[in-house]
Amino acid sequence: MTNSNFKPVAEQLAYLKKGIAEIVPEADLPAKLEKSQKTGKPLRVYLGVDPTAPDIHLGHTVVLRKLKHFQDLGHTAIFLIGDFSAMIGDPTGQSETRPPLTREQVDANSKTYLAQVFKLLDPQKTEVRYNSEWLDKLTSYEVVRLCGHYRLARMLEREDFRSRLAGNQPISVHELLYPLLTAYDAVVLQSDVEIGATEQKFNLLVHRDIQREYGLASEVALTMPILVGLDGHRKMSKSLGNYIGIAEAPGEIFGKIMSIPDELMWPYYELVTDRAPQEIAALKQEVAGGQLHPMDAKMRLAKEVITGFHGADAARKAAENFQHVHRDRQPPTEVRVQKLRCGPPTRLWTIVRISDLAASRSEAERLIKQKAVEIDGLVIDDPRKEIDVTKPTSFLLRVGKKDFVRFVVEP
RNA sequence: GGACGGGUGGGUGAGUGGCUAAAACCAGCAGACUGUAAAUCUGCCGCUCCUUGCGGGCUACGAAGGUUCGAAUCCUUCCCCGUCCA
Repeated sequence: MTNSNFKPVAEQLAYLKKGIAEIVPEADLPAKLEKSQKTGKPLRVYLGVDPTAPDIHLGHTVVLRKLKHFQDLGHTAIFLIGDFSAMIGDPTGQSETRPPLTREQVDANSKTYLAQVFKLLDPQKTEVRYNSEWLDKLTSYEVVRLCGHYRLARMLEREDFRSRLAGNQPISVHELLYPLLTAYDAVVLQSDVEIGATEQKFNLLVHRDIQREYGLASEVALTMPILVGLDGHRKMSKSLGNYIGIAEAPGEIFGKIMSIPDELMWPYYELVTDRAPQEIAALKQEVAGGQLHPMDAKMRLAKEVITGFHGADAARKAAENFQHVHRDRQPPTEVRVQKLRCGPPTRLWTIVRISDLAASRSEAERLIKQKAVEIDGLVIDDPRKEIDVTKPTSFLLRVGKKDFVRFVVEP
């Protein structure tokens, strides 16, 4: 990478600043860019992710996108898998100690992460690291020394610890080690910039301090806003169930995006699409002025998100299907098909249960009574209604607004 | 190690012998209304069986035993959490 490959610093900054929450310290980023510009050396930029769940969701892509922006500009993107730190568990935002993950869980999750991450990042240009590479090898002596570089009072300043302490909630000692051990990552990687969500700010600041203690230049901490989940209030997370997994089917993603509150569109446009800030402002203007229906604006958003992960074709299909089902109130063109053996007539609740659209028979019965179940377009509210499966036939089951299964009865 | 307080359904949190599958709130699900948006309103919200009835059975208030016709509620032991003292 030579000098000439880098764009002017001002241009780089403008590109990097989209959607950002905070840069600490503000002046260091231009300074580091300046330096890299002069020396021709790309910045080392990293994002650390703990593989705590098997899927990456849209919330994760916010920081991932920022890493990609650096990669786009020719800097070195490091994707750090916290396979060691995941076993400790990040105390950030936790109101209680979490049970640690096992090695097996972490390994399995790490594997699925990479495939998903490379839907965004360029695999050729990404440096993938695992922090077990060095953390596994630290001796007790080195860990003790590391701990010696930080003060308890500062550690306890952080919100999550403070509130747990105040609320008489347990805090395990190993949780205090999390920011220190991940700081060691920053030391090993010799990073110039680290990206994290705003809730990671405390950790990132510790990383800076520890790098300095180890005689390195402190990295720039660059934080991104938290993506709000589908409910419109709380952060997107798997455990809250308000997330969009990037490996989900296009139709699912489309439906989920359409269900977010309108106001949420704008942060989504900003944080999970490639649209330039001016374009987003223009869209917003159009919606406010009534030239563009909010629903149409949201459909565009859905299409753009899906295009990024599944391609334009899939996005178009998902949009068509959505309109078909929801605007025209028609069953989708592609419905899951479930085979059924011929037998004596079966009660409706059984059918609903085996369709797996209800978690238990009780739930199936409830749904039926609440008029949420149709067969071939007819609402049936008697759970005991006999369904004739004595001869080969086929019928379409609908549960709730959006779930369909076509049953095919075979001899 | 000692003294004291606490562990209830996905969450918060009432309940201190039967009326309690367990208040209330939140979350969740369904219906209505819509733009499958949000907000709002209504209903549901352990599992299961059928003869669908304010029906039967099973499981559930940290764990295991015990007292009692009957326990989330009383007793014993154990486990876990916190506070104060050392």
